[in-house]
Amino acid sequence: MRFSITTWNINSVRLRIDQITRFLAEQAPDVLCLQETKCPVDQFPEKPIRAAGYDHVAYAGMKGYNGVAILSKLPLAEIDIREHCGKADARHIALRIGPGAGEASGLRIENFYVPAGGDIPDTALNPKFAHKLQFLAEMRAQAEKARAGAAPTILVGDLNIAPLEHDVWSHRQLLDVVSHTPVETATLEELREAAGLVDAARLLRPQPEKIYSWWSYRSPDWAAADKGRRLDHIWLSPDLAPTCRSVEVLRDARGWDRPSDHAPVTAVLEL
DNA sequence: ATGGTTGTCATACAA
Repeated sequence: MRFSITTWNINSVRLRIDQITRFLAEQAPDVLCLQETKCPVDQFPEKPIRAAGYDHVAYAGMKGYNGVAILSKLPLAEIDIREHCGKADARHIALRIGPGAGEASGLRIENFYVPAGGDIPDTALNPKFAHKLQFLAEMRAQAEKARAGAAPTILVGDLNIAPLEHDVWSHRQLLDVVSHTPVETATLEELREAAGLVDAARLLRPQPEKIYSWWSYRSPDWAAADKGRRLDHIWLSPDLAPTCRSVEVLRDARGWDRPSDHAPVTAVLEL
């Protein structure tokens, strides 16, 4: 069966609910994983999402910040909202695709929103950067443990790191910029390898192709300047990697009216 | 070297 999954940092699920339903109508992935919903759970806009044919939803949220959600056409099971670094800050939701979903049954999905890390790449001067590295360390410890379980796994999310040289518009100019510093890129690559997961985008589209999923709001003409970074990722367990047929960034969505600063990233698998 | 924009929640703060 064809199975598609999208990750998208939406930067407010309530403000951009019409963009979400447009995306679901036009692209119709089986599963849409959102980050930065910025929405308390009692205000999550379930109705228009269900009306779009996504009857199975799971989400974690809080007032003002963070928040992750998984919207699915297929049944969900074992929904698990995880805490990290001693904070209940709605940055991670894990689940399985439920029984009755054909070949997708039992697929494990992990949706992460990794802390951005502030402006100064120094753990002594910037507690937010220390939090980011601590969060990554916990992700790694957990992923290494889960590896033994060996369920087919898709890990997605806004990982807030562009790990490779061609994941940013200028490797040299971003080496001191949080999201592309050597400590972050090395930590993320080591974490991915320790987890035994494959970077789906680079499996199909190796360097030196430039791939971006985020463009700053602060750029007056983001499309012409094209100073992007690949912060949003889809990782696959080794059993799933050979089934991956495509990974695409829907750059058009960055140009929609009042857009998120992130574009959706979609992987298609043939299970 | 600096400031540039956006969202939430109401005044800074995070990104």
